[in-house]
Amino acid sequence: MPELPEVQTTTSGLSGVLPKQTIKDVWTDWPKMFHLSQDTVLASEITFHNFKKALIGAKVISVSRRGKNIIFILSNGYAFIVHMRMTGHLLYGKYIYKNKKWVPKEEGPLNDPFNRFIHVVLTLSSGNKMVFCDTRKFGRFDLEKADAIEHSPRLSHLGPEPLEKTFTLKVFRKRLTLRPRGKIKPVLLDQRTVAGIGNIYSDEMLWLSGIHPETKIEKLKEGKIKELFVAMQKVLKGGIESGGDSMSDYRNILGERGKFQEKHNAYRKTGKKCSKKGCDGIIVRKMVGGRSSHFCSKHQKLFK
DNA sequence: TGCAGTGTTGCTTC
DNA sequence: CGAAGCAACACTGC
Repeated sequence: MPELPEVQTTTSGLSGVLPKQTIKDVWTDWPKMFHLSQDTVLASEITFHNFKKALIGAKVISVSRRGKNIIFILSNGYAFIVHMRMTGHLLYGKYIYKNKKWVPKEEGPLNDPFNRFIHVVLTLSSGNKMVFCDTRKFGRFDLEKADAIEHSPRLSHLGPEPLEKTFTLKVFRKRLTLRPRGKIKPVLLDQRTVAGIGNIYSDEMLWLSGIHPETKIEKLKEGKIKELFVAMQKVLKGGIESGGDSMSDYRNILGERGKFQEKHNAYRKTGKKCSKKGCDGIIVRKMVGGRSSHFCSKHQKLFK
């Protein structure tokens, strides 16, 4: 899923229901997903056992987002971080374990074919479950000490939050100059530049600001940096307002789809006419930095 | 049957 | 040192 708008949608949902609840149990069928900070030696079953021990009996204090990570602060001094990677999503509701499978107790959007990929279940004091569903099993749970959370290797390298008030054009310009000879698309995907941007939203913000994904940072005109800065915030806010992007696996915590996929101008629009007003270009697809990029070959010109 | 894929990391090469 | 390419992770769907 999971770029900033999807992770924000999930975080907002969970922060409305989890705080003040106690974690009663933790279940998994894939212990490799769990990691303890500093731990590189323990077998996955032992790691999971210790992870579970730290969570059971603790109360959730808060749920927040940093980049594409969701941070759960607990009452006992621990915290854990969830990263959904490519296909993960977190759900919340009533589930029962039947015939070695987790199934929603009631009718509704939680009844989804993706349920066969449920790999983690937290039981909460309300009787509801927080469920982690992840087709490709790339997602991860990291246990940390709450007071050292910002030093976690999951978070410490992250660039600024693009929707915070302190993220100014000046800050953005400075971040970009960390890699002056890099191409703009891979630099945007680098979480050290700005936290939370992924393949869908980077294509959309480059389309909106009229920048070719292979433009070198040092070749970006000052005006274009500003256009990209404005487009970045507009596109990310648009994603949040749409409830995220469900072109693929993403669902909100109630199992509902977001709508941003209906608003794409570039991402997976290969062969379509460019929808920019007055532009008659065609959207093309090209691998840039190992990821597929979608852009208009007419209004997103490459300046060398 | 083959390959791309919303992400990240680590290794290698230039 | 930095940029770029690639493999690995694991699995589905086209």
